[in-house]
Amino acid sequence: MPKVTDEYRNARRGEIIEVAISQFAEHGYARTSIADLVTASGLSAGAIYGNFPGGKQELFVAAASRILKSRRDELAAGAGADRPLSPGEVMATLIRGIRAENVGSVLPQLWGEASIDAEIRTLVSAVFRDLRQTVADRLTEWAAAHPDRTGADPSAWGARMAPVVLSAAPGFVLQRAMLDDFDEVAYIDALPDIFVH
Amino acid sequence: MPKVTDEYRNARRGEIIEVAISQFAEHGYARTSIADLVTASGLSAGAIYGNFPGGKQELFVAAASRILKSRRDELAAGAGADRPLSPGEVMATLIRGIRAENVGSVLPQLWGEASIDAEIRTLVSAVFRDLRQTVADRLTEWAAAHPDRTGADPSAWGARMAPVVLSAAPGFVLQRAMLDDFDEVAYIDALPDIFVH
DNA sequence: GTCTATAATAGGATAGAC
DNA sequence: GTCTATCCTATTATAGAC
Repeated sequence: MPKVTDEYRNARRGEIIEVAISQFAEHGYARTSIADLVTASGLSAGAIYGNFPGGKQELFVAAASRILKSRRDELAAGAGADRPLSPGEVMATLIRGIRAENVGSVLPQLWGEASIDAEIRTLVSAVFRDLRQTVADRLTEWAAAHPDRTGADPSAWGARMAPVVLSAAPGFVLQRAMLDDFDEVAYIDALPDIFVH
Repeated sequence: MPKVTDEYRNARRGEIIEVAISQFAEHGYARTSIADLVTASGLSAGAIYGNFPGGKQELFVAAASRILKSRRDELAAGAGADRPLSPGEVMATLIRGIRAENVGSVLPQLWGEASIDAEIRTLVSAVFRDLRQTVADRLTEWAAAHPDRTGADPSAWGARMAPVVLSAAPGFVLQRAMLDDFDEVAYIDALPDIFVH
C-alpha cells in the first residue's frame, strides 16, 4: 500500500501550492503562467500537471482552499472566551488573525474570481457562511448578556447583525490593498468603539 | 472644427463601454475576449481598437471609470440633509444607491484587478478616498451633535471611524455576490442599529 | 514521478481596403 | 472610422524518454 507515496505526493502538492500562492500574490492569478510557476518552483511543467491534472484552475482552487482553511481553523481556535466579547472586539480578534497571515492581495483576487467561477464561489461562500455563523454566535452570546441594548431575542439579534459586523473583515482587507495610507492598527483599535458596546 | 465628430466619437465609445460592462459582468473580464465584444456589439475589431487604442485594458479602465463615476456623483448628491445622520443611516443611504445601480459582479472583479494593476488601483483608490472622506465628514457632523457618545474632538472621531463604517459597502457588495441567501433589505435595515447611535 | 521538447490553440493586435 | 482578413505572440497542455 502506498503510504509513503501518499505522504510524498501531498508534500509535493503542498510545495507547489506554496509557490503558487506566492506568485499569485505577487503578480496576480491571471498574469501568472505555468512557466512562471516552473521557474519559481524549480520543477517542470510535467511535475505540475502530474500533481494538478486540472492545470492552473485546479491550482488556484487548491491555493484558495489552503488560505481559506487557515481562516476557518483560526476561527475555531478563537472560540470560548469566558466573558462575551462585544461586536467590535469579536471583529478585532478575527482581523488580527487575518492581518498576521500575510496572504497579501490574494483575497481580493479570489473574490473577483469567485464572482465569475462557480467552483471558486462555492469555496468562498462556504467560508463566508462559516464566518457569518461564528460571528452570529458570538453576537448572540453578547446580546444575551446585554438585553438592554439588544432586545428580547439574542439569537435573532445576532443573526441580524452578523452580516454587517462581518463586513469589517473584507473592508479591512480591501482598504489595506487599495490605500497606501491605510492605518491597520487604527482600524482595529476603532472597531470596539464604532459598533454598539 | 470637429464638433460633430467629437460627439459621434463619444457616443461610439459610450456604446462600446456599455457592451463591455455587460459582458464583463456576465462572463468576467478575463474570460471576455475582444471577439466576444465584437459579437455582442455588432461592431468590428477595427472599430474597437480605433476607439480604444489601448485595447482590452483601456476598455476595462474606461468601464471602471464609468461605474465608479456614478458612485461619486451619487455621493455628492446625497449631501446636505438638515439633521445629521447617524453612522448607520449614512451607510444605509450610500448602500441603497449601490444597490439601485446593478453593476452585478463587476465591482469585486474590479477590486481583484486593482490589487494587481497599478493603473486600476489608482482609479479605485481615488474613489475609496473620496468615499472615506465623505463618510468622515458626515460622521464628524453627527459627532459634533453627540459629544457624549463621541468625545471632545468630532473631527478626529469622524476620521478614526470612517474606515470601519465605510467597510459596510464592500461587505454588502461581496456578500450579495457570494451568498445565495443574502438578504439585502435586512442588511440595510440592520445598519442603523449596529453602529453607535 | 519528473524531465525536455513540442504540439496546439487562443486571443490580442494590426494592415490595408473601403 | 470601420471592416475583413490575418499575423504573431503567449500560454496551456501533452508526448515520450528516463
